[in-house]
Amino acid sequence: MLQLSFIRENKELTIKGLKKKRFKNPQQVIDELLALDNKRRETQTERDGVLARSNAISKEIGGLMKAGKKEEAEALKTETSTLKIREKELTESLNNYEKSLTEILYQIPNLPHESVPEGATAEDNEVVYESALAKNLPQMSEGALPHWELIKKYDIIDFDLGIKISGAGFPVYKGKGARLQRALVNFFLDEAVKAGYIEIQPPIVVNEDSGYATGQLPDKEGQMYFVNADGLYLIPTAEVPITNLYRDVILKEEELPIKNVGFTPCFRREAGSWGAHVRGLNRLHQFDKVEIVQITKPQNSYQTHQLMCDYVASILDKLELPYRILRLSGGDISFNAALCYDFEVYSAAQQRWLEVSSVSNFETFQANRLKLRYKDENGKTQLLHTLNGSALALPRILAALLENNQTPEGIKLPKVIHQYAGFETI
RNA sequence: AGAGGGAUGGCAGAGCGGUUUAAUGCGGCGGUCUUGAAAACCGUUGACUGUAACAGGUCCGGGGGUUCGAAUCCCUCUCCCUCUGCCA
Repeated sequence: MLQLSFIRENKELTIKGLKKKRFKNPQQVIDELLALDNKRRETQTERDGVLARSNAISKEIGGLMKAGKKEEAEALKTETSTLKIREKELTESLNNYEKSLTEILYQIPNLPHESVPEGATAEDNEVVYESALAKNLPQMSEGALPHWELIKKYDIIDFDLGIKISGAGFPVYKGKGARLQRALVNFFLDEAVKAGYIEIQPPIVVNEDSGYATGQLPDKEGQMYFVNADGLYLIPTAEVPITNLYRDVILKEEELPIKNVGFTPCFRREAGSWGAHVRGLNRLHQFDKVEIVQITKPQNSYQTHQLMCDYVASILDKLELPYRILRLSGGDISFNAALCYDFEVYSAAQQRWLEVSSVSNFETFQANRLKLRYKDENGKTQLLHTLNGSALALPRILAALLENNQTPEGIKLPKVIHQYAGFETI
């Protein structure tokens, strides 16, 4: 959520940013917002005055009662009744203004960083980096299979069993498939710990407050599984519980930056997002992901963003996968992010790029809802910047590993995984 | 799941209808003293809103009510603790 004070002081900048994000009617929405804000402040000033008067009278009555001057006290009481009525009216309209303001603010996306390219769709994303392997994309030999065939051939992932016990999009990993998943998770976690991230095992259900603080609620309510009896949401990503560890927290400067990594299953209803390109492991209701989260001082966040991207790139290099990095355009970037780089791995058999990671800087957008702040060197309380990225999501990595490494002799795993998996070939 | 108790500033903890502008202690910060440190002493120490700056206003788990006046009384929700039960 953007800060009202920022919008008030940077109106034109805000509108310009919203246009880049392809937000409709920015001028009109911001005008409306600021008009409401003015009314809110006028109302609050008046109400504060009424309350100040009431407080003074109450004190006076207290003194008179003590002194035994009952009649004078009674006389003052009559004045407060008028004040009380006015106060009630003002409080009610103040609440209404605040409610409307919050509703509008909830609908306004984060402003894009200046480096975000203009554009409406994924077509306008900018390729900023291609790995060495990506410059010579692997060509599959005759008879190469997509992963959804390979998993059957080697009996390592079973979608039909998943359908039987849960439903579509809940695969069952078996044998070497299960062991490879476990190996990849351990590899990702160990690498992150080596890079200085503190490992976190958070709950995988969260309450409503957490959903609001990281921005899943109120908009994306339908995207999360909901446990009705207890009012809990299954997390769509570890970002939600890990970032919420720092909700309503004022950190000390020396505690920064916060670097956390967590492995969790992720649950997504993906309502209405199924189509031709989501076969097999490309889109699931439940999948595993290792997520990195950082919290930094405002002045450091873009440098940190770059370091996080370098980190993700290093993992993909170690996995020997061809990948490229995209800088998302204003229209394609997520609601919350100021800057987002997508990592895509090339799937040779599908002849497609698969998104395996997004590394985003949210600046103060999440921190504002989280009330996540720190005391700066002048003792002032300031919002922090939050960042996160997948490092990495399992299914599409698995798909690419299977497809790109298939040979007549089986699927040859990259070297770094041998120790972790306990085998070299599937 | 049943019965009972509780939720107050970074922490501990008093206050139970009107100098609460929330006591006191610990911790933090600054100072005096000291070659330096410790100890002692003195001072200082929350968030939000608002203002050009003051002022003013809000916040004692959340929400609602009673009252001229609520941390304090009432209702309600949430969470925590103790005992009993169940259980990986």
